Amino acid sequence: MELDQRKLRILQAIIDDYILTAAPVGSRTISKRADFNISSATIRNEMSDLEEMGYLEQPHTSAGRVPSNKAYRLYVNRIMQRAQLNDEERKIIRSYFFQRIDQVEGLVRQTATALSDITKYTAMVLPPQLNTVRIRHVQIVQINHERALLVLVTDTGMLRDVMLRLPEGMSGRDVERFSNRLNFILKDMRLDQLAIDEVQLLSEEMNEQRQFFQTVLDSLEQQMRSNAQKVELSGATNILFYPEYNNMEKAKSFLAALNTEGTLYQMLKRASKLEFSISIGDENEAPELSDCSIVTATYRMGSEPMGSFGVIGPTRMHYNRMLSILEYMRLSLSEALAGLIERDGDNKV
Amino acid sequence: MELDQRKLRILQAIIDDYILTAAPVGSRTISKRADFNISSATIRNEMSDLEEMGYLEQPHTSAGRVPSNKAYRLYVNRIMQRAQLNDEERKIIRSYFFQRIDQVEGLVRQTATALSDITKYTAMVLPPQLNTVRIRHVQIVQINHERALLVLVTDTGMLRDVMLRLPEGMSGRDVERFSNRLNFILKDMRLDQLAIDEVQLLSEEMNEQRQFFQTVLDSLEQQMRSNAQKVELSGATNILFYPEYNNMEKAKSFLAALNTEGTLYQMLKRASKLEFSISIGDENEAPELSDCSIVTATYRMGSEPMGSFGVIGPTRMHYNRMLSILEYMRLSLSEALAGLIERDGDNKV
DNA sequence: TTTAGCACTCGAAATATTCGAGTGCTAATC
DNA sequence: GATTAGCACTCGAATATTTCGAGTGCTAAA
Repeated sequence: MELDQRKLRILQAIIDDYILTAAPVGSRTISKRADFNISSATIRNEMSDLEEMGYLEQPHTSAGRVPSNKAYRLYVNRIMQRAQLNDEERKIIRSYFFQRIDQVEGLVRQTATALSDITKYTAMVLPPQLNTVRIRHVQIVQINHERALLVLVTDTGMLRDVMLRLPEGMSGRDVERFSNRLNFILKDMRLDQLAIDEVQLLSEEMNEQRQFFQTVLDSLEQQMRSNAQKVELSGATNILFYPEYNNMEKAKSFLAALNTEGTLYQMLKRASKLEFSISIGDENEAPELSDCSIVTATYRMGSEPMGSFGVIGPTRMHYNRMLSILEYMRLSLSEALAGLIERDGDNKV
Repeated sequence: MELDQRKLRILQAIIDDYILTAAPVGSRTISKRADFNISSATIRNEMSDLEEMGYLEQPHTSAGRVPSNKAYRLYVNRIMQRAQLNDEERKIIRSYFFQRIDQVEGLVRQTATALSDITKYTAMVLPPQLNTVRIRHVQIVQINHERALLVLVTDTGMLRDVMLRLPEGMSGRDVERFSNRLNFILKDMRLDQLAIDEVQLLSEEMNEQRQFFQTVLDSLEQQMRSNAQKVELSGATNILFYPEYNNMEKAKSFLAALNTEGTLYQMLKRASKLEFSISIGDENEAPELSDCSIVTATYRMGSEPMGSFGVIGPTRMHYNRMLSILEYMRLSLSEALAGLIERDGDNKV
């Protein structure tokens, strides 16, 4: 059977209606629409065909039809047209980024809030995976005789700290000297290269403190790794407002899936390789999310992808609207990020 | 009417049963209990009295009885006996604090996780309100020609940072000098006294950079204030497993209340003035939480209260168990905190 | 190929029925 | 006077029944 122009139009009408109402769509609903001049009987025949082709499903004999995941996929790939945001909407999005935000963490959080506020879905943001970031400054501040805090400032203005246990018998003077030496060695080093030979080589110079140096590097690296895997979530409970989650079991399992360590991180990490990604129903890796859809976009700094962000909601999602929102928002986000970080040009002090 | 011994025993039995089953308790259930030798008819009479006194409520004529908030209050104040944790339970609690945690934020998070895991309620932790903390070290690290990061290390090993916009024409040399001067002035200062006269006086010395100094202090102070108001939550969705929240509307409004900025913070802040606090139903300030109960404990460092933490769950809460768990856990927490911070004795380097 | 017409289907909502846990009251008993 | 066996009564939860109508598929005519 062929998927001709009319079938496509009907399918689109059904999907549009279903996305709006979440109720099975009947033949009459479609035939009544002003832009169709076809009787409901004809629509019925077409619908029957569409069902046979796997694009529609019938919850029960005497109900209307519901789009299948295959239909959403077709819709996304071939039917849907990009929605235009109007000025009002753009303004609202921008307004979230207007306020004074001066740390990356704050920007990430604000983005998540904006996205979930605007879309009414659950928003998630993978923070910038700044692995090419360079170390601007390292300092060890002694806290007491056995502890010290290693503070690291990157050229993007981000801060990392690691609590250190000092080797016995290390004096305040030693710590200071060590700190200076460490700063000299690590300065301008890329964060993802701490484990590399060159550094090891340099460490040769540190003779007696060699062991300690190694420990410091190790804990630093470990901290970097673990810290990066957080995903900022917002509006997790928005899902409760959609009728398909108006049932405790589903709601519970959805919320549980969000709380599962790593799931979202994995997804967003993978999505960072694409400009946009749309994953519908059981296309999702996580089986708990097999009746959700996820739409993401990747944001950049300059030409380099920094991370991705997106929404997660019911499969009857406003796909086209999401793409427009994400597209616009990633501009705002990239801009804000660039404004925050400003690595280019005059960053040599 | 008088609340004699027998009435108390019956009330306790009803409460115990209700806490366990969440179902209205009938007279027979009580009279069948081995330790009662009273017929159900007698129990009925007593129950009728208890209802008249406001300790019991009847969902409808032919149902059993449910304890009222007044009953829980009585239970907490007069009836309940402290539960003893067994070794197994203590071990489990301790195990959460065994792993290497070396930052206050991590400790706070871990405490919340432990508490919600163990109790199956929603856990919340107010991070240490370290307002008597002293500044150990301040440094300004320049990021580019117009931005710099102020990094502040406290004597508790906590880090705070503020992004600064440099005044025009301030050279790298200037920044360095300013940084040193700032460190000299602020070192050993208490965080909650940044706005105080003495500091203002000292700032006199800073002649041309006076204005900038003021700006720095302001942003620092503002950051301190805003940063402290976060409450660590864990297990927010645990509530969904209790039958009283097996209804979307209630679940939604509960989750919404948790997300409302400030509600929990206010509560915990207030609770920090007491060793333990129990707030039942509409004793809660927030009307959205008027069918929850909240049990909190305050943890200390030395003799000084640092913050409070606790659980929020249905009014039929295991009050005595909660108190025991919180009591034990605040020991672990206080210890871990002290181990982390170690301000006493040899902290002069 | 389209469509009017009609019998048919089936779930949702409304209504009725059954069931039993639990009550309150009374009268007998301790 | 306090306790209790006994019994009629209550009322919601669970289950069954009915009603209703949106929607279907099929047929025959246009």
